[in-house]
Amino acid sequence: MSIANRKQKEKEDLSKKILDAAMELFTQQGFEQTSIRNIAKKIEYSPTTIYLYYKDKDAIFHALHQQGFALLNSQMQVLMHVEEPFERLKAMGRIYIGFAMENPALYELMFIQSAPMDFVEESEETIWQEGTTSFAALKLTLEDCMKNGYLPAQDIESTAFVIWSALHGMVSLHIKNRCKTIFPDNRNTIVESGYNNLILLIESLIMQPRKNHISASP
Amino acid sequence: MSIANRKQKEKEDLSKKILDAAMELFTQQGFEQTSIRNIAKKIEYSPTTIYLYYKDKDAIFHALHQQGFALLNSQMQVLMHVEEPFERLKAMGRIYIGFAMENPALYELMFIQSAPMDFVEESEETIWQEGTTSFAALKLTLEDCMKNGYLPAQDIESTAFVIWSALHGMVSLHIKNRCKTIFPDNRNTIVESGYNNLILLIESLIMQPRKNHISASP
DNA sequence: ATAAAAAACTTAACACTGTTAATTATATTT
DNA sequence: AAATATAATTAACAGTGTTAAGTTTTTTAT
Repeated sequence: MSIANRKQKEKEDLSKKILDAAMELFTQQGFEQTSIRNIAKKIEYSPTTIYLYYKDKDAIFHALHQQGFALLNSQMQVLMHVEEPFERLKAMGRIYIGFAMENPALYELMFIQSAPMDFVEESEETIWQEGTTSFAALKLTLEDCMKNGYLPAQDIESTAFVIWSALHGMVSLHIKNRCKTIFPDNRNTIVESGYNNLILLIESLIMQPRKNHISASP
Repeated sequence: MSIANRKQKEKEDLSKKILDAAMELFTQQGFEQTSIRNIAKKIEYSPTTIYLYYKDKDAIFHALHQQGFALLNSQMQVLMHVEEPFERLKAMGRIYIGFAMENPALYELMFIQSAPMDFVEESEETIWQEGTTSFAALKLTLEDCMKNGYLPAQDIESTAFVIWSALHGMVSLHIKNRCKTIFPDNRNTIVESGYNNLILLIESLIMQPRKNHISASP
């Protein structure tokens, strides 16, 4: 079985090599420059070889998008040590924004570009695993916040969606160059100011958490 | 001068014809199909003729993006008859969301795609007029809301940015297919639910507007 | 009316893109 | 060593934005 194993390993190696080259091109030179031909040139193979390892370009961008989620999830690991639900929620938002600002190309792939979703649609499991899992994590923390009276107990699904949207909206408007001329002075700090403002708004929803909170009567 | 006038009119006519063809292709067949060659085919001119009327593809998309703002602004005109500031703010949001849901391709061009901003960057007036003007209108209404105690008086700039971002986040996540699998049951209503939830959150910031509102002492 | 000048438009070409079919080279099995 | 399977390549198709050079049409001046 060792030859078959080696064969498989070689396949996986080249598969990874393609992805690494694509990632380097994508993060350093952008979406436009990440062509099949440029990836092939980088790994010194012919362009068509790539099609023996990935169905099409969308499949490559989907794989990159998965790597993006892996990175984001790894950064979210520090939340395990944050006991207070609302502190955890706030930290979650900071990590999300920080990730987006430091990895704009990757963020775009994960939450803006069509390619990864096109791949999902054409695959058998037509479900967006990465997004669904991440959103579930947000809902859990939000549920904790509501249970402990940090937030008015409303529909978790739509509340989580609003919070996610507010963060996505801020970073995506920034990444897609919609802030530059609207906030000429503080274009570099507007997302942070926005986030601080959002936190203030949420905090002022309930002034004294736990203390004055009326628990649901049995 | 009548010949010169006719000449100019002809130029404007073809200029508009190009734009109309581009708009039709774009809204009906999408971004990919809106190529210079396809536009040319539609108006029965050679592809290179288009370059006599528009600098490049970005210029065409910028012009389409301008038409998008013209349409959005026209829809916003009904706000003139809404006296109550907070009612006006809420209606503003509904119009914004409605526009995005009914004109997804156009919305994408206005707030997501790079092409129009690339054109702005390379033009002399490197300012995004359309966006800046619209944002100013939001700030004005928000300022009215704060003055009348419907909202805690905080920094207008960043508060307006958060509200805009929340709306943009919701509709852009929807348009870019990030809601489909996360909200399988209510994927068609999640944006509306989200907006209602957002309004509720803002309304619960101050329970009794005007009545219990403490005005700043002199 | 006719020749010169200007404007409008087209053809041909360059350097790319994703993707497929057919072909060659390499490695494994018999 | 021959047959088979795997891997990688070349050539080609149909498309993209864009530019330089050439042609047709229209306007101006004689």
